[in-house]
Amino acid sequence: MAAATGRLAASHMLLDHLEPHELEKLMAFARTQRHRASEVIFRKGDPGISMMSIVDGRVKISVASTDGKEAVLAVLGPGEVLGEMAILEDKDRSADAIALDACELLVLQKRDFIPFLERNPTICIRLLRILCDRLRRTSELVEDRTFLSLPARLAKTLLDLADAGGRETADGTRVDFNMSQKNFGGLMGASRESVNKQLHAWQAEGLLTIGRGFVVLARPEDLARVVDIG
Amino acid sequence: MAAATGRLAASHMLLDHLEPHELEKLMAFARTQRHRASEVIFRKGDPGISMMSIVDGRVKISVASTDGKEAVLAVLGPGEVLGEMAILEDKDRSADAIALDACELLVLQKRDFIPFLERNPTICIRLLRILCDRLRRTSELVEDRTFLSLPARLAKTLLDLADAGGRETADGTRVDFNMSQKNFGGLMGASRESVNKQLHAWQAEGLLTIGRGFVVLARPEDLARVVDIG
DNA sequence: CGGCGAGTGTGACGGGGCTCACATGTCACG
DNA sequence: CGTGACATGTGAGCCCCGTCACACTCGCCG
Repeated sequence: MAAATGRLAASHMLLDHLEPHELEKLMAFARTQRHRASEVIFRKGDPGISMMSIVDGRVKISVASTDGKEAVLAVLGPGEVLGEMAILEDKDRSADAIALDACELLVLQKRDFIPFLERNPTICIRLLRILCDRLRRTSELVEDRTFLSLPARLAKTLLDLADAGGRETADGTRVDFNMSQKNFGGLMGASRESVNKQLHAWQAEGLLTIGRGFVVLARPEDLARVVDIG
Repeated sequence: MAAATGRLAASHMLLDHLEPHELEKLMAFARTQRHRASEVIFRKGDPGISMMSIVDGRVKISVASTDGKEAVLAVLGPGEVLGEMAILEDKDRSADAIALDACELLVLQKRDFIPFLERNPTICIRLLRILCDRLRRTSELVEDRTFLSLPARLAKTLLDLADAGGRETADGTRVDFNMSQKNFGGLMGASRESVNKQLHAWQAEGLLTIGRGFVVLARPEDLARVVDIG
């Protein structure tokens, strides 16, 4: 839900522009792992013996309630890390991680990575920045859930996605979310029905056009105004 | 809203059991700063040139909306840090920090602390753990706001406070929150009126007794059951 | 002591958004 | 091409909880 510009600008927050010898040492024990869209990377409660850095694709971090609802805690992209909490705090995984797209991950085993961290302050500080960024965005989630109405949250989510991966077309900015409206609603803590109705209301006003797994924003400025109102 | 046991157990997460020479180097440029209850430590938008570690007291991290509401992002205690985001990411303060009690803080200037971090992986890793802990609790806030009803959130907040600082009395566990019901409601994203009514409903059932700035929990187990129901 | 401001107690009311119900559309696969 | 599974579209109903309104209590200060 946070503006994505910052994320893209600093695209490989952990690895970009590393000294060659640092990168080499890290790569000596790093393993690459691929996942297909909607594959489970790990589940809440699994033992946490590794962390991953995203090379390509997006990963959804979420938790499920007993009665089948889900709360999405973050959607992470290239350069971000996941699974770091379990290995830094010696705990089990505290949430589910699911690939949203086809993903390529760099996997770092705890027994290798922690000693490596102790000798590489540069990486350590990068990790700190990445966590700060995550914390900032998670805090913004709390803020949005507290202050913003459903339409405002929906508008904000759409604008964020447009920012992160929107493509300009003749009719406006095309935003692909590549998931069902149900899961999409989960991103902003809303029911499928409410999301659907609000999208159609906006479509009736000519603000956007609805497609399967995507929308086309005709007048993003007007959507931005919805966010401000609350 | 997270269980406080972990926090207390690791009470000075940044400083405990440091090698004497590391502690000494840190203290060489650290400054102590005191605040009275409800004093402003910093405000959203201020330039961020320092971070603090809490020695004593509690600090509330929150943001205000344009129309006078507030969202509480965290309540931090001894051993935890604040203001780290601004100095690690070179940005302005992203939220308000207000002393809940009389506080003693260890202030670390950015220009001293960042170079220090680069030469002290131990501290760096501790900071990582502290941030992980914060992230975990902020994520739990999102989860709770998504899944739990107001009564469940209220019960959970009370139980967390009891865990962190409850004192056993003849009538049960006394929980002091030392703030108005309005601010207390802010902790769980609820209105003063709703909090007040729910507390009185529980008082009628004999679950607890209401006082000014505190409650006495007669049967914490039953309150725990409320959380589970949702 | 009186009065004022902040905090608290409590009812009435309304609305945003969830749940339920069902129709319709879409696609994969035999 | 039929059929079943799943996604989408849409209305009805309802309930939680926020807002508003007002009375009451407490403590402080002139």
